[in-house]
Order: sequence, then structure tokens, then C-alpha cells
Amino acid sequence: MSASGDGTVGKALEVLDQVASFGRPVRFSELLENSPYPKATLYRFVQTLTNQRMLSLDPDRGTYAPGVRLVRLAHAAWQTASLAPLARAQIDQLSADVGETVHLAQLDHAQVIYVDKRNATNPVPMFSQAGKVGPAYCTGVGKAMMAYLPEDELGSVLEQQSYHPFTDTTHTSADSLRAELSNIRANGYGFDREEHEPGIICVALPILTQTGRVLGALSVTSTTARTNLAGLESLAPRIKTTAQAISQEASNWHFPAAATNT
Amino acid sequence: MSASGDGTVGKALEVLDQVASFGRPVRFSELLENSPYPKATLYRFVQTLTNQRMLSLDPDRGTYAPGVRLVRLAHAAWQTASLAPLARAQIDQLSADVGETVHLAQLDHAQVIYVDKRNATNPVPMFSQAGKVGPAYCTGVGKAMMAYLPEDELGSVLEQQSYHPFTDTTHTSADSLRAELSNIRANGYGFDREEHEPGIICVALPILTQTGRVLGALSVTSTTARTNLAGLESLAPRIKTTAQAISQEASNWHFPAAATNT
DNA sequence: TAAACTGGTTTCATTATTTGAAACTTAGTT
DNA sequence: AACTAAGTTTCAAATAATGAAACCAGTTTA
Repeated sequence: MSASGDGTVGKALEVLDQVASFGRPVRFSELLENSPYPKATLYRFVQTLTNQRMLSLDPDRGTYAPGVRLVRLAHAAWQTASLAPLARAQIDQLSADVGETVHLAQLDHAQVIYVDKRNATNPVPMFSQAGKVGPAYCTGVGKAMMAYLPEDELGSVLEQQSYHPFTDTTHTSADSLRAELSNIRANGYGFDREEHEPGIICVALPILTQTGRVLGALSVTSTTARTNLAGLESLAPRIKTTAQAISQEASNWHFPAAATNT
Repeated sequence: MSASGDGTVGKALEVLDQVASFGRPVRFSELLENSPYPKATLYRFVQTLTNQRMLSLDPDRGTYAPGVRLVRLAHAAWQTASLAPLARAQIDQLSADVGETVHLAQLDHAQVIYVDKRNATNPVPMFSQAGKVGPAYCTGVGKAMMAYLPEDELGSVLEQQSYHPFTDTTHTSADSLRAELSNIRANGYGFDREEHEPGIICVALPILTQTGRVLGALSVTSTTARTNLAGLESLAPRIKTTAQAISQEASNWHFPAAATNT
């Protein structure tokens, strides 16, 4: 009844997460050690997931890893669920204009997922970046999105943050974070003041629907060596234009066919 | 006992695939139309998947799309299950050397999944490419991998091909394909002779483990305008070096920590 | 060479979950 | 107000998941 727990499917996906979280191929016995399930049960889950190619078994080593079917599904997810394909042209433009790293992120549960990235100088380090997750409470995009969450969701998200003090400007409590969020709401944009990594700063703006729902966030990142908060702040209007354009795209993107049926 | 069918989890994943296959956000009722499941059952699946954030519900539109959790899982999959991170440096090198488009692919079920891509001229069009699927019977990488499959697997894979005649060189039957596969096995490399798209040709080599198991395939693609099969053939030895290097990397990549426990 | 062990796989009666027809609830028509 | 369409909930019957224990390799130890 707590966090995760819709029936068998939920449990199976938990196992999938477990495998994924190892970050390397794992033996069945390793999974068993950190598993709440008895041998036979876990075994069947792993079997099922492997049959379904959500996991892949290396027969030489006897190890399991996340399966390729996931890569395929994710392609679909990225393609249709994320803002990335929609925002592509806009982000290209923004990146070219500002000449700094641009991130497009969305909120998953209480974490930030980077769904696209543009780096003006060197070419995109690609998919290794897309799909990457990060903390919400100490990133520009995370805070920009949280600032516009409805109260009930916000509460749950705030609770789930770790408040690990990466640097000495990192928020260490929900209270101080809340204070900043209302600032962000007032300004329409927020900063990352070296809260995650020393020397790294960014401006971030939310991408909102017409109804005010949070779709994602955009950020422009730089270093204290190259610029400062004021410098980034001056980019905010430019970024806002992009954010609005993306929101527009998103609202236009009703589904192409169908829709007008009867 | 046929294609898909391990219990509840299998069914739920089927639904997930169904949503993904739409390529756009879908209404519950649309899913219901093409679903073997009764309303209530399908409903509960969609609920569960949404709870699990494998699907995301757009509350404004009442539509479902693949969820961001997939993007996250796929990141893990790509990272640990695919050859991409391992092969990265090698592919960079190869791409720089040959100055043509390089693909790294793996086999999923009976389809080809492109897990990485390098394009010498313009920078990587990123993740939109990784995860893309293609047919096996009419691509260089597909045939290169099939050529080295054990007979029983091969049989099943051959059966599942559509043999749609994209061009007039496309294989239209398992028999003609089989013949070419034994050629490929003899040479160690194969071609795509404009079988998928007119004007597009490639050489492809499999990436095999020491034990001879198929890990993936590499291809170098070009156009008939720029070169011809002989031109590509001359690259085969160079590509083979890369393929072997990748295989080597893969075999070295036992898991870093642990492993030597007791 | 046998005995103990480790890691993985299968069995089977018990238990809990899934199932789906039907009833119900909105929200949108006519 | 009556009618529809789309989505949601109920509840007893049917089915699938559960997990302790037995089993089956291979390996190591004695």
C-alpha cells in the first residue's frame, strides 16, 4: 500500500528497475540478495522479463542486463511523450543564438530527466545524455518546474528530495527551497547558483501549457569563469520566447489523423 | 503458448507496446477498439502502467503516451546492455577513418535496432536515431547478424521477416536470403545492394564473441553516387579490425567490482 | 571418490490476484 | 429531460501468483 505496489506488474517492474540500477550485468544470485522476494518468485519474474526481452540474458556469463526492447520502447517514448522532437528546431535556434549549453528537461516522479541537450561548441554527446536523470532540488530546470506545480504534487515532490548538500549553496531543506520557488514564480525564471556543481551556473524557465500545467523546462548553462548570474539573467527573455514557442507547438500537436471522427 | 503470453506481466507489456506503436498520444477508447481485452481489464492495465509511469496521461486531452520512466530505463539499457558505450571510441575512430556513416546495430527479436550511429560530415542526430528499428532481411547489419545465428534461431527469425520488396534488389523469400547468408558467412562480410532504399549501399560485418555468438553488427553506408560495392568492399578489413576490437572490449568487460567475491 | 556446497531450476498445494459482465457515473448531445 | 459516448467501479468466479521445499547440475572440499 506504500510507494510501489500495483499487483504483479508493479513487482515485475520493480525487478526491472533493480536490474537497471546495477548499471552492469548481474547474476541472479546478486539480485536475490537485495530482493524482498523469495527465490522462486524472483526467479519467475526474471524469467518473464527475459522472455519479454525487457531483460537480456548473457548465456556465456549467466548475467542479466536491461534488454533491447527497452531501447526500442524508449525511442517511442522519446518520440511521442517527450517534448524533444517538438522542441528540436526551437532549441537548435536558441543554442545557436546564445552559444551556451541548452538543456531540455521533464519531471519524472520527483526527479529531473534530461530529454535533450544542445552544446554550441562541441557536437552532441548524444543519447548518453538523453535519459539521464538528475536531482530536482538543486538544478535550474528542477526548480523551474517545481515552482509551477500544483500544491499537492509539489508537497509530494518536495518530500522526496534528498537535500544532499553538493555545494555550500545547495538547499538543504524543503523550507528554504519553497521560499526560492515563490521567487521563481514571481520572476518567471530561476537560477542554479552553483548548487549542484561548483562553478556551474544556469538560468532556467518552465515550459507551461495554456492551462498552466508544467510540461518541462529549459535551461542555459554556463560557468562562473565565462559569465555570472546577471549575464545569464539577460538571456531570460530570449529563453522565454523559446519556451513559449515550444508550448505553442505542443498545444498545436493534436494528433495528426483521427481526432475529428464522428 | 504462442508468441507473447507470460501471465499478467506479458499482457501489460503488450498494452505498453500497443500504446507505443501508435506513435502519438491515444485515447483509452482507441486502445479498446484494437484490444483483445474487455473494457475493465484493459482499463486496469492502463491504470497500472500509468501509476508506474510507464505510460503518461495527458490530463487535458485524456490521452496516453509512453511514459518518461521508459526513457530512464532505456538510458540504463543503452548504457549496460548495448554495445554502444563500449564501442564508442572504436566507432569514432572508424568513422573518422572512413569518412562515411557508421551504424552499430543489434538484433531484437527479428528486427534490427540501431544502437549508435556516427556521421562523419554533420554531427550526430542523436537519440532519435538510437533505438530506431529496421527490418533485418534487407539491411546490411541485419543480414550480417543473421548469417551467424544458430540454425534454430535463424529459422524463427527468417519466418518473421515481411519480405516486402522495397526495391527490385530486395530479397523476397527466405530461400534467396538463406543463399546470401551462406555467402556472407564465407566472406565474413555482406552488402546492402540498394535493398532497402535506392541509391543507398553498405558493407556490414558481424560482431561476434569468442564463442561465436552474435553480439551485433557494424556497417559503413554510402551512396551509389559516391562509391560502389567494390569501393565499400575495400573497407571490410578496416571494419573487421573495429569489430574485433569491440568484441575484445565486450569480453574484457566483466563487471568492475564484485565478481571475485568468496 | 565421496560428501558437502553453491547457484540455478522445478514442483505443487495454498493463497491472493486477476478477470470481465454488468452496473454506474459523468459529460456531452439532441 | 432523454439519449449517448467515454470512462470508472463492483463483485463473485476463475485464474494465476506464491514460496517452502525438493531437485539438479556443476564445483569445491575432504
